[in-house]
Amino acid sequence: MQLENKIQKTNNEEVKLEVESIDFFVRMMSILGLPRSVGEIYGVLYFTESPLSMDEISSRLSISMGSTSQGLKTLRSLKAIRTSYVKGDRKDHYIAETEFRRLFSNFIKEDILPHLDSAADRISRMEKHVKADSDINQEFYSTRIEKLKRLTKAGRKLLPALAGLLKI
Amino acid sequence: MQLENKIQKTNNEEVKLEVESIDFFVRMMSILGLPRSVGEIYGVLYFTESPLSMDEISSRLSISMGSTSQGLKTLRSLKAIRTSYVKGDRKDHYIAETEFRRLFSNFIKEDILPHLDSAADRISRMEKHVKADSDINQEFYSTRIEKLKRLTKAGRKLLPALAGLLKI
DNA sequence: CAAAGATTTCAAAAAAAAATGAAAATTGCA
DNA sequence: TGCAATTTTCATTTTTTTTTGAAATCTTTG
Repeated sequence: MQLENKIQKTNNEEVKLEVESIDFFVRMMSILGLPRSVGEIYGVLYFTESPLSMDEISSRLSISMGSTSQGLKTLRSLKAIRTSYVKGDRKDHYIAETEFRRLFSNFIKEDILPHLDSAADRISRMEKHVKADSDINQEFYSTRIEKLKRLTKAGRKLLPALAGLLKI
Repeated sequence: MQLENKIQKTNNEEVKLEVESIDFFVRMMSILGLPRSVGEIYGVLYFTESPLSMDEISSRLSISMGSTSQGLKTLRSLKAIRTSYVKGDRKDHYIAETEFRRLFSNFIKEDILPHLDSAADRISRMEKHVKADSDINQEFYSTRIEKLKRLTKAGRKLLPALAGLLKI
């Protein structure tokens, strides 16, 4: 471990900033349904200039290596962080990716759109059941199914467009 | 309890449709972070023509009255259902509100925008900490804070607009 | 290529979220 | 108003999710 890395954040204001940052991203990630540890890790990285290794993150947050590893994996899959080579150190180092536009686009692609695909299957099964049932008010059921179709179609169009509108 | 209400869904296709509907809305609500029971209740109501009472919902889903009451409360607050008077029956009866546009708009207003408000406070505290700390790279920290501001501003604009775009 | 270091995996523990059910509160009818 | 029906509340239980920590795996370099 290199000397710089041993230097703790002792500066009071810097510590307070980090706390606010962690708080901010923990809440934000939890809106997106991501676990606390993921928000904590991103919160630390967001206001850190030099790349941090896994055990630095783990010890700053006092969370286990297991959690840290899982959290970094999630963040990597969302492309919310990237690894950065630090010469003379064998550990991987991470820095935050701060283009939120891309970040949301990845989240939508990875965590939302797959649901819309299975929704489409489910709707077509619904249609079969409605058509197969002569005892029911076809009009009513068909209208409701039509609404679901429009909803998923709109989702499929709007969600990816949403990330594009984020001029950040 | 009136006679009609005792008539169970015995029709096979109608039962299958209900199962698919519940499945659909359970998943959809869970994307929005709402509990399973809320999705189940809306799923039953979505494909039901005549208003259902709380105990009809509870027994169709085999969930407790407590859960049903909580779930209906949530759905009411999102304006995803409304009560409907049924003459000669003292119980409240519910039907699904199917204008998804309004539904999402309420969800955003109720469950998302409040977070953006507290985010704004947190960001202004961050700014204070950065300004109070002469030892740090002001440039770097200010840029990051600026990004957060733009993010919350964009969220505040885009999210309500999103519901408006839903022509459903 | 061995072994020390770094990371990942995963069963078990802990924590958080949701459901239950019974008691309390509310409602509306006689 | 009083009472029975309905609904809500909330402490407890159950279920689900997340974290831990130790073992297994993978990596680097001496």
